[in-house]
Amino acid sequence: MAKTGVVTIRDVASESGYSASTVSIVLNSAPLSRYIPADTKTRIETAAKRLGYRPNPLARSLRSQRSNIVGVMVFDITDPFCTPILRGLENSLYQANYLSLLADAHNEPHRFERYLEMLLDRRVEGLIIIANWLVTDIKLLADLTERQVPTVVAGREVDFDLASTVSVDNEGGAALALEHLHRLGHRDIAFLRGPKALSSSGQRWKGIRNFAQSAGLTLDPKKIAELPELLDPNASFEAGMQLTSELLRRGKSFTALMAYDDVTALGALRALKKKGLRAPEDCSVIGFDDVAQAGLSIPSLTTIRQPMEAMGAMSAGIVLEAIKAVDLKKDIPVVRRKIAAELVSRESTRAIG
Amino acid sequence: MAKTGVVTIRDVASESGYSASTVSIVLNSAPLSRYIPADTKTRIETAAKRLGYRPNPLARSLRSQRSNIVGVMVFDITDPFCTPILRGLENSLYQANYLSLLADAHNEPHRFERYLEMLLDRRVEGLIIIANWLVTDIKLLADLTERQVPTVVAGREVDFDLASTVSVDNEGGAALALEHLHRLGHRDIAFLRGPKALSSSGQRWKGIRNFAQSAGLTLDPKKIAELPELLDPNASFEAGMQLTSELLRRGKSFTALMAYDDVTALGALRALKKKGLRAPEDCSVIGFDDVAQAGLSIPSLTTIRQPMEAMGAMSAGIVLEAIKAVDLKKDIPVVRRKIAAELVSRESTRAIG
DNA sequence: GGCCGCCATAAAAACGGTTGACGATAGGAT
DNA sequence: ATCCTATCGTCAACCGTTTTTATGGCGGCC
Repeated sequence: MAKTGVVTIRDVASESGYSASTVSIVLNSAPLSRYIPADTKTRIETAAKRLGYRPNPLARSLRSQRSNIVGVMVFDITDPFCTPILRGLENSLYQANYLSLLADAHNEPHRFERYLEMLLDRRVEGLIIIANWLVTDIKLLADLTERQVPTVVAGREVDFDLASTVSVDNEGGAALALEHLHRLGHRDIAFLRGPKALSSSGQRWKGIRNFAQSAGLTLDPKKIAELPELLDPNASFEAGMQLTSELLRRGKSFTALMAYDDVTALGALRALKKKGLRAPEDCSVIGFDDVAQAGLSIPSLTTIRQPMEAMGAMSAGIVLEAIKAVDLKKDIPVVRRKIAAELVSRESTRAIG
Repeated sequence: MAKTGVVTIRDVASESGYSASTVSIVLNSAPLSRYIPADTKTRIETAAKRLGYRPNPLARSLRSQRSNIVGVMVFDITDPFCTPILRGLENSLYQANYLSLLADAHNEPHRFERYLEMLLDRRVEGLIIIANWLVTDIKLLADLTERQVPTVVAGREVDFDLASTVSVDNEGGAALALEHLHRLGHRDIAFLRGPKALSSSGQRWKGIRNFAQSAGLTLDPKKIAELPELLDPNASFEAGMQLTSELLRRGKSFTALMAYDDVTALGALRALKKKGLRAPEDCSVIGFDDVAQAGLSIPSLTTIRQPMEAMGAMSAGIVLEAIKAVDLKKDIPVVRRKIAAELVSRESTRAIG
């Protein structure tokens, strides 16, 4: 054992009386270990245990080209949408003995790029991108899958056919929301659309239009406002508040309001309150996402739930599968999972009357 | 350039006509490079650039025993208290060219232990522990600083004199909160104390007692409830709600309520509402932390702000400093920073009357 | 008796860098 | 002349593994 106090494989070798190679073979149950008699194995194993040997992952990675690390790139970690996904991810990776290198891009393309390079340099075996908010084009990913690094984008779809995606069924979810309001008798509905730059925005809107058409509901353009492009997901609270105030000031009447997401909806609730309107008595409000604070607000927010933790777990699963494939020199499987959203009915919506 | 397509230092060496050693020395501006003439340097540098050489951090770490990685251990990433700290951390680490290995202990000691080992195995140069919620004794850390890994615990103090700590001044903050209520004229105040197992609980309580004494305020034990020990920080919403309902049911009268933290306070708000009481008209409510949702609730929550992002940045700074010290073979400096809390006055509190 | 397969282990060659110990040359001081 | 020191580089060892390729001995088969 060297002066550093760290036990190396050679220490185990000399302690057990075998060579380093044999120790390695035994401890890893390598193919060759099939020829090694049982008592040799136990001798080596007890020696290793006695010394408290822990293989150095750096050396191991260097040699075997496997880091047992995946990169996790987040676009904004302060987004409440992120953390449940991270939780789901982490859980699955932990089971599989992977660690995650976390990078927070702060919604800045340049930072994204730089982090991406750093992660690849570190030889991450896979990459998971939680793309909640604005993203420019993720073309940098090309460089990436070229290097045979399996990638999954969680949270939105992306037209880049080398990456897997896990996203919620925005269209269906939005339809669900509108259906809920419609079923409660609402016909005069205001909408706070998401910013155009977000693909989910268009999808949700499509779901709304589809349902409206099938239900014979007409959408009044005067009661439709669109969120500006914001860099900070938490800023949509302010935006939701202002747009709602605006609608109210313009004297538009509506009995329900459907917001792009929960934080926007909370902003709307606040605006209503300021105007002296009660939710849900005077106006029902529905959000989208079901972030943690949706359940804690007053009134608690009816919303469309994205199963974020499950999405995280699924993303991790896909990456781990792909890593296995790479291991076997097979092609990286690319999958696109779309998960159903679910209505969570709370206090902020009620039947008209 | 090998078949793998990855450029190694040897490729740069042959491309530039110098040896790998020289390339390494030049590219790292190692001490020896002071003898290398400028044009050699530029030749090597352009060769490196031409080939797109990127040193393999694994190999580098293995040799130089420096990973450029710090471990970040979180006790529960879904705690809204965590993410701003993470943001602060990440920002500082990014500047310093460090990446973070993220581990989420889920409040489970066993998981904490296992992750700790994994991180140390990976030769993290420093460790930052975000200890928001329950922690058993962190004695495992002993093993750690023994290994010369600088450690800072963010979010609470810990009686382990080898780790630095960054925490908020709980005592002062709590006094600030009570002073705020007192100044508004409140004398009948209910308290939802934190669970005893949390050290911050005791500190905040001490601040309350101190202020009460100096202001001649008597604390009615009948209006003091204590949160149970919960594993899930988000569960304190339920707890806050139930304890408040309980107090109300027991017919206790109070004009203000001070909660252990924001999520508890939100629970209290909900309980008041359910009982038909308005906040702040019938009862003022104050929280602690200033998590993101505090500003979004209705009424928005008056609270004591922990500067979490700054705490994260400070933690990172301390660790980076300590890493420098280790580099110079100096002792790891251990510091204890206590940051002042700040009153954030919003809608949920108002003068009595 | 030569060849082959089966065991049991070890030696050696990677993996991709860093680094301390030199070598060689030239100029300046002694 | 001799010694020292500064300059410019290279060699070879090393970091701690994994993995490929020996090295032998032994039994069986033609």
